[in-house]
Amino acid sequence: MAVTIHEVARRAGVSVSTVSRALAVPDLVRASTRDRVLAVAEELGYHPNRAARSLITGRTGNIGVVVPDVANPFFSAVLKGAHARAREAQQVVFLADAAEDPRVEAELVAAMGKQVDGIVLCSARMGDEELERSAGTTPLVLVNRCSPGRPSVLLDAADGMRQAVEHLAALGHRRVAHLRGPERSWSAGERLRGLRAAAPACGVEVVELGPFPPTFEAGLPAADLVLASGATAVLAYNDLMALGVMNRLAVRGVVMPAEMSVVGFDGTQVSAMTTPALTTVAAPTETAGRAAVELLLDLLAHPGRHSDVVRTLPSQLVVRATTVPPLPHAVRAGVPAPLEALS
Amino acid sequence: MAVTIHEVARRAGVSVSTVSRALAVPDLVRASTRDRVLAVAEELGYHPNRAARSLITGRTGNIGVVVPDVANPFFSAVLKGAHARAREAQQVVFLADAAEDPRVEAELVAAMGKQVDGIVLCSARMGDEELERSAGTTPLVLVNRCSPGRPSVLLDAADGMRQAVEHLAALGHRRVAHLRGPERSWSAGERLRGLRAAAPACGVEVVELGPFPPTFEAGLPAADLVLASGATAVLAYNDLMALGVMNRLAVRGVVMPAEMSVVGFDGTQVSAMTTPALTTVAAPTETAGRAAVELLLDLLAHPGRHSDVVRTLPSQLVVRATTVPPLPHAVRAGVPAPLEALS
DNA sequence: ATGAAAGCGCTAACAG
DNA sequence: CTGTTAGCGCTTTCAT
Repeated sequence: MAVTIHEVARRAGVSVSTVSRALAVPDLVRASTRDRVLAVAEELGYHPNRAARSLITGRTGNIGVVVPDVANPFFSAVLKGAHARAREAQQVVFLADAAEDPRVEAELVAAMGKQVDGIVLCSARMGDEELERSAGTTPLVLVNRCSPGRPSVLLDAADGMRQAVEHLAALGHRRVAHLRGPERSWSAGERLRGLRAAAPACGVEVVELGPFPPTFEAGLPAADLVLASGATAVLAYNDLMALGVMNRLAVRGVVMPAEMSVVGFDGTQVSAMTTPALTTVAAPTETAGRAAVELLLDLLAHPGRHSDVVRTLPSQLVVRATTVPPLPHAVRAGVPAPLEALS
Repeated sequence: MAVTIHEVARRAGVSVSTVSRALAVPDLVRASTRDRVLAVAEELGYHPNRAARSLITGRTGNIGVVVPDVANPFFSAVLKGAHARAREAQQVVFLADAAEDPRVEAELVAAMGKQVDGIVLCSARMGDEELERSAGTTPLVLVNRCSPGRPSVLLDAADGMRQAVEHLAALGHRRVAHLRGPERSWSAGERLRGLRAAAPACGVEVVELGPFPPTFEAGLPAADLVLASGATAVLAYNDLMALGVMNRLAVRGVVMPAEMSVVGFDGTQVSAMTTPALTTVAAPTETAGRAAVELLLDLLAHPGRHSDVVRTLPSQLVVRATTVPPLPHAVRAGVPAPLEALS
């Protein structure tokens, strides 16, 4: 059995209420008493039982994060940011993976509701009404999805698309394929909106393909569709799909970017790992996770106050231009050089 | 306020204990009574308050997963598997990201201990003594790390390395560079062990480099070291590093696999997304996550029983050999700028 | 400034 | 089979 508050109280020669106060509201206890209590607590390694505490306070100290797929680098990045911020606030993160399924998503939110103070819901696929229902149960902060009157953290998808289209136009492309993301994805809609708004002004003709699931695998056959479309450039829904496209294009012997330009979105670690042939529209994913938790904490601290905050984070076009230190001549010639020479 | 057990009891015309039993131990309640209770509970949307329950049962229904880095695809895959298995057992997953820091790791395990029934600790970087101490507090299952008398799920790193070395030897490589992983990583040690055991028999000379952090970024400069070493092949610690290596090699104008063979480990989604130039030793990461939770659940159900179980999952060499359907002629003709036009 | 006492919602004996 | 009762460990009035 763990150390209880009673033991601490007994050892410190005070009542349990004093111990409770010394820990939670130090100002209400005389300094000398408080110090004694704290010392004993420390010595015994006492930590309040959170279940008991939450039973009475109604707060759990936990925040939930729901994502469509943890293995998607976009979401694991958001998750990382959220976790980091939560930890700073002494909050624990509950994870739920909805497996890209709106029903599972709603179910998970409902199930989590009772064990967390609030939920960060990423790229919610569920409908608006369902979202309202969920929000009625538990404080909710949306990421990458917006819904009237709901606090949310958005990545500026439409503007990212604008940047991408202008970039391609500047490169001389006149016919561009767009691989649409999941039907129920907010950002997929935003991308489309941004595309339709920007393309005409740039004199770019758009071939719309999809919707597709946001995966590498979906990018494979999509690449063939792109080839068939006669487009000279592809705007993929995200980095994962872009990589799938590039993979298949490579197999087809298509040279990038000479014969085909590929643009990804999200700027996840994976995209950074690819060859310069992939241009991407990077979004501050980790920051989004942090921001979402921040918003949630605010919401919990001042209920009702920030209910309509929408924080939009900018996206930025990243045209890969890797610069690396030159190799010393000896190495370039194939002669092994001492390791020191390379720093 | 949420629905309490009392309301259900009142509406169903029974006592609270009957309600409690109807939900937890259905067999102890007459079928007709049980059905009535369950119906009312359903109607009211009643779910037991887990804090209250855990206060008395001492169990939380939560399991913790600690990883060095959620954004590392290897760990997000393990996490995904763990989450899936946990959900099947109605358990919730608590996530903690130790940021590759042994101290944070120990701290997180300690902090989590009181709020979970057990912890799945992935690729623990902490020392053996510290591990023992942690295990004393909370049931622990290790992934990708072994420690005497501790249940763990291992991915057969040494054997994976053997496969990789034999593969390279068969390809004719005689001088191979090895990029070592984090110093405190169990699998990094295993890889080294497997390498040293297999290399001589294959007539392969090994150039040992590192240790390195297990990241894409570390692979970049490592590639230059490899070039300087005069090796014709690289065994990278994991897929992330392998991609870093390939990236830099490409920049250096090295043709893969003609001039340099690159082998990665883990077989994460990212590696599957790269060109055929990367050979990888795939490990069943998601399965490992599932297995770890499974072991933990067993451990919780039968305390002491399975304390020394070590489940080793096989690794398997994957030599990329993508086969894709041929393009119909019409489409092939639709490629905007055929290769011929460039030469 | 501190203590005593009343529960938070639930489960687990213990009686019927 | 079902009801009654006693807490789980903690916070929080309400006294003092």
